[in-house]
Amino acid sequence: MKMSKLFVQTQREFPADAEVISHKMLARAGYIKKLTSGVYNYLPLMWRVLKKVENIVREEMDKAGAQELLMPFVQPKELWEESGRWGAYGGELMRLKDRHGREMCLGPTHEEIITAIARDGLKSYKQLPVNLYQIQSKFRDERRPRFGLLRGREFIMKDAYSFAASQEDLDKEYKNMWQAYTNIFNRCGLATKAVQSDSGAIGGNVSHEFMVITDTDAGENDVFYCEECDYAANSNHAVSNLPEAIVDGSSYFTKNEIVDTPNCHSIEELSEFLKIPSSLILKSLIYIIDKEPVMALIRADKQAEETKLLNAAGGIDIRIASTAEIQELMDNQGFNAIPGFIGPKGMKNIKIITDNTVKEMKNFVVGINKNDVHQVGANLEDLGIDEINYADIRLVEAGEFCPQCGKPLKVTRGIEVGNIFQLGTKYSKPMNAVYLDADGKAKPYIMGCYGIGITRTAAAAVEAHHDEWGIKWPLSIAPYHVIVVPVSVKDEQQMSVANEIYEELLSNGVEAVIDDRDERPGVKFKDADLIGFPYRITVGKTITDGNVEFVTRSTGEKQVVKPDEAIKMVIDAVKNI
RNA sequence: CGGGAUGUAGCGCAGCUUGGUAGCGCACCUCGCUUGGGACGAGGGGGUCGCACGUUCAAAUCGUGUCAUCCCGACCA
Repeated sequence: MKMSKLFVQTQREFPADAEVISHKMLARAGYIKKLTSGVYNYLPLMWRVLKKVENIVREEMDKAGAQELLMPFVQPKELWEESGRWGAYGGELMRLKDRHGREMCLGPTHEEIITAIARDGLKSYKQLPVNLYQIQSKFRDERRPRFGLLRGREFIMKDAYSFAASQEDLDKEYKNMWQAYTNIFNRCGLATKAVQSDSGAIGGNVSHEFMVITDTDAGENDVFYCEECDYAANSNHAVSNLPEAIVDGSSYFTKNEIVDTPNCHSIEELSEFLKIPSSLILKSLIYIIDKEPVMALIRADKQAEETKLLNAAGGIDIRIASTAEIQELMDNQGFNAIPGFIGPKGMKNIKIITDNTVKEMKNFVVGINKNDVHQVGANLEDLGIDEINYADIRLVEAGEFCPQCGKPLKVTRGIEVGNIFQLGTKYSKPMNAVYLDADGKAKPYIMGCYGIGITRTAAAAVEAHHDEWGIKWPLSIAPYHVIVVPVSVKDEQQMSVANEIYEELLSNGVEAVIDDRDERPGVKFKDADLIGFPYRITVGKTITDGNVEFVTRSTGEKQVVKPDEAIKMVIDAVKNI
């Protein structure tokens, strides 16, 4: 490709609306162009990158025995009603009507469709197990798209679905996909960590997320991991043991009584006023789960983890209650108390979820739905809760102890580029997707699903590989392998050597660009660095001695070599991708 | 969905307070000059000032509404 003809427009400045580095770089280097919020044009350079990621995914999936197909982007409401998700999926599902008023949606994922395909085509246990996948655009109407390709509304995803006749076969396929994913991300030049995670709206039991570990804002997930053993989990799933699990306030409070705590609206104010550690306070939080108020009780020095709480409550939608909603709840319960003084005592007809750590709290401090007082030296049994529902709803913190080996946990941030789920019969059962087993009985498939964000993987690669001058693509997913730069296109010797090198590279299957623009060398070098060609061969003044310059983008290393050597280095590198 | 901000050429921005023929830098076109890290000179093309309504002799500028975009929060693959 001649640089003069390549469809790309690099910018001198970063776009004003980009926040994270991958978005800034890809926009400035001319890879992407935003069409509307969370929706991007993939320009020719970007498309080459995406196709390379796709091909790596495709090769590894095929090697792992999966079969590719392609399902429609537009899906009918009926199938989503069969699975029960038309009502459950929420605003992220982009719904639309056709001219006849039939309701449809844009596919955010394809469990319903693939399950419908399977039940028509997989009638016998002899056909199982099977793994089917596609690579396709998805649409999820995010409330707040951000971070460019890392969290778009429309994005490209590889989604695979496995069907098995036994849990053993599902386990086998799960491990098989785990290995395929490890291979895929390695080949894309990304170091990933597989972490345990919550299975969220897609549902199921066992799941892992593949995280690219990053210390930037682009990493939206907190990952807790252990350096001593293999434990690693998303914050929405992590568990830990506390260093000081048992807390007892008996040294502060000689009896169980109600004391004045004027204007102590916050945990800090209360612990300061009573001169006690905040771990001796029982915190009562009000959440709205599926439109109903739910009270969460937790040790006040710890935070509630909303996903865990949601799962413990068995709901599908959670948010913290507003001050007005808390007010309304208090009114309904016949209390007059503002946040800070709320507690479980005397609450009627409300679900109360109590964190496990509260079991170990003795003689603590708690609000009693009365302003400017708290009960001290209290114990849970004093509070008259009808039924105590214990669950782990606590957000793990770094330094707490690993549940597997007891060593302190570390925390880091991660970009989720892939996930694997064991779905079980979550979709096959409601959709009556069954096969005939050897015993002649109809049984639902035991399913798994496995996703990889293609666009997110590409963006994560930029997050992981860049410097102040631009992108440093791994050779395996770079849009082109090398750029040949004649310093002056008017210098006949430089031009002819550059052309020879370029032609020789092309004829050896190397994806090369020649910068034939009549620009000053600074412009060409800046563009080459920004776009991120893994290798650059500069044909300039050293050509009079028969030499060219060979530059490796990832390391910045510059070597003065003969043209043949430069060509060989590139060909060898490309062979080893 | 709550809070905050911004919409002026492909990109980055000024002009708005105090209404009076729409500007700058980059990019783009032509000519000259230059050629190892985003040169320089001269000339040129490109904008319904997000949209609508209103106030006014006159609106990028003032008012109302609306749409879009971004940030913080909430939410979530």
